[in-house]
Amino acid sequence: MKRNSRLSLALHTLSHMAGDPARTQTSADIAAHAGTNPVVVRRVLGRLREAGLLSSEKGHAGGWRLAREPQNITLADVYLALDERLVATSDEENPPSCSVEHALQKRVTGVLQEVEESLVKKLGETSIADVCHTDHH
Amino acid sequence: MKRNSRLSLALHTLSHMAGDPARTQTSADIAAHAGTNPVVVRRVLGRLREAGLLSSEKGHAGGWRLAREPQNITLADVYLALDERLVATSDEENPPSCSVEHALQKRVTGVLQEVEESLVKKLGETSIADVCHTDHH
DNA sequence: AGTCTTGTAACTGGCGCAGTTACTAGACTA
DNA sequence: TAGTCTAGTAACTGCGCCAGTTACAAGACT
Repeated sequence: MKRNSRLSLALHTLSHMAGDPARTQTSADIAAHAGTNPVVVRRVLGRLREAGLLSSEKGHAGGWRLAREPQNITLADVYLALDERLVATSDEENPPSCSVEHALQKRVTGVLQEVEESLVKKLGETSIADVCHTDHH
Repeated sequence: MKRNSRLSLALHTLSHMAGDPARTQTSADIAAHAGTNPVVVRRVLGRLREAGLLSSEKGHAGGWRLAREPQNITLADVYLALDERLVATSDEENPPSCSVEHALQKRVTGVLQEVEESLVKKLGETSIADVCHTDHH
């Protein structure tokens, strides 16, 4: 895996779990499916748990389970849970040489933020259930 | 600068040049404006030149200039020129353990590609001229 | 010839992140 | 109680991407 690996892993795992929501899956199982490491899985899925998309339990017969119904988990939920912010810039420095430059800077970041919002909106239109059931169309 | 620095630099520079399209700017000038290095500027702007958005000339009084009118350069042109591909994944490996997993994998990447296309479409709706003139609205 | 510019190659350093190891903390089982 | 199975987490490694930098070649004007 290379680019957007966290988002890809999260989507893959959630879609997989949506196929059999009752069953709890261990991070080892998930890692084997995704071709990666249990610790990596727990790191990524931990974010999703914090966002209320998944629940996890320790101990014997523990593991991971969906905390909501698949149709109530949108791609936007996942995206925001992972704190990706693909488009928006994070500057926080740049002493603007002149006020004209400063205004331009603000306009550019403003446009990028609009694009980011548009992206999130688009992601909100698709649920995990949609991803899971797109096969027979 | 940190995230999306290339896109941010490109947009900033193009918008700046759109304000005075007749004037040629050296990479040193642009770098000073953007608070970065001339070589970095030439690297990023070189991509835009390959895409036909800018032209450059060597030698005395050389430099960079817009190759099109600002209203004919969209954010999508810039995005694609930089070969960003923010959303889409680049796998190219992953022996799919079973065919079900393979189908799921294809569905996830398919959805992400749709999102990517949607992003490009959205970017195509805004031109550099739009970015440049958003101040007095 | 001298100067100014782009174009590029090569190297460095930092940052992010997957991968790994090793451990702790719960939760169940026998 | 002891054993085991799990998540949770800290710490470290290694790789890849990229801005920054230095250095130099190539072209264009004076």
